[in-house]
Parts: sequence; C-alpha cells; structure tokens
Amino acid sequence: MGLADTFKVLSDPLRRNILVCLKEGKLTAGEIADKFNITPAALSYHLKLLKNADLIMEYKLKNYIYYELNTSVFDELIIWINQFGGENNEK
Amino acid sequence: MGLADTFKVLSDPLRRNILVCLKEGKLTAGEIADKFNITPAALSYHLKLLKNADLIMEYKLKNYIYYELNTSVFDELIIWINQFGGENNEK
DNA sequence: AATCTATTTAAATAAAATTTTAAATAGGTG
DNA sequence: CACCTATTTAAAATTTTATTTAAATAGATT
Repeated sequence: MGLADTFKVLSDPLRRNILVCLKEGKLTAGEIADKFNITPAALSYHLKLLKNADLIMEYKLKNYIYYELNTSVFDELIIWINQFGGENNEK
Repeated sequence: MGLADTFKVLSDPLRRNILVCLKEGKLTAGEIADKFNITPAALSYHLKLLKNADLIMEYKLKNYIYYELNTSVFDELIIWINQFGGENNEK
C-alpha cells in the first residue's frame, strides 16, 4: 500500500500480464488461470498481491470471484517517474 | 535489458533511492555507499543491476568510478503505464 | 617497487518471493 | 442434505534475490 508495493507488485511479468488482460474487462479467477499456465493456488497468491497493492478490485457473484482493474494507483507511479524529467512525455 | 528488467530493478527501494541521489549529479561508488548504510560489496551489486538495466552509466576517473543517471529508459515505462489510460497525466 | 585507497568479483550464507501440494471454505445444484 | 465447482489458505519445498566475507584488481602515492 504505497509506492514501494506498487513497484514490487509490478516487477513480476505474470502480474503485469494479468493487469493487461483485465484492460478488456472483468474476469473470474478461473478465466485468468486459463489464460496463463498456472495453478489456481499460485494465481490466487498473485491476485492477492495485486489486490493488496490496490491494482485490482474483487467482488463475488454466484460462486465466482470477479476481478477488475483499478488504475488509480498508476498516478503515484507516474509522479515518481516524472521527478527524473517528464518533458518528453507530452506526446 | 527491457521493460521486465526495468520494473525488476526499480522494485528495490535502495536502488530507487540511489537513482534519486543521482538526480543532483554524478557520484562515486564510495559517495553513494556513504549516503546509505551498506557495504561496498552490496552496493556494487546494486549498481551492477542498475547499470545492466541502463538506468545508470559509469566512467572511471583516477581510481574512482563515477555513476550518473540515464533517464532514457523511463520512456518505455511510461508507455507501458499509459496503456491503462494516461488521460489524467496531462498536468 | 611497496603500499594505500576505491571498487569489484566470487563464493557462501541468509532472506525473500514463488510454486506446489493438500486441505479448507463457501456458495450452487441435484 | 450430499455433492460439485470455484477459489482460497496453510505449510512445505523450491527458486530467486540480497548480503556478507574474503580475496582480487587497478590506479595513485610514497
């Protein structure tokens, strides 16, 4: 829950790819697991990290758990990066 | 040497702080080690990772090794982040 | 040349992150 | 209610990453 967690969570390629998948819309844990070659338990671990870092949100429906993107945390990240001179990011 | 390495390298707080230090200008390995409570060998390890990820450059002068920032790699990072909707980053 | 200073490299160790396996939970369905 | 499906949790095993310790390198100083 902070910049440090955001960077840490984004350092894993699988977790970044999960976020990319979720751009299209919400998915259940099972649907995400199908897209990647990973066991449900391992996926659950990554989803928990993403959720703790506020990069995704979850809600239950029937006996599924849906996950969806939460992009608001990226703002903090951009601010950190921009301290190194964000002049070239206009376009 | 790619987006994956950039994220991985930035996931460590010490390494991020080293980059922040280097905003002010170049520093020798020793000067950096003084700013943080870390042994020269451990620092050297982190500097190597930062260098491999193209986040810093080094050059030798006398028997010192100077390190300086290379911010160009951040562009790639911004592009990745902006796929999630960079509308709010105008200001 | 001998030695000192700054730094790196290598090997061993320690710590942290990830995966696996097995068991638990919780909500639908027959 | 007994059972199936989706998912999580917990503990152990594995893998990856970081630190320590000791030795090596390279250039400066005497």
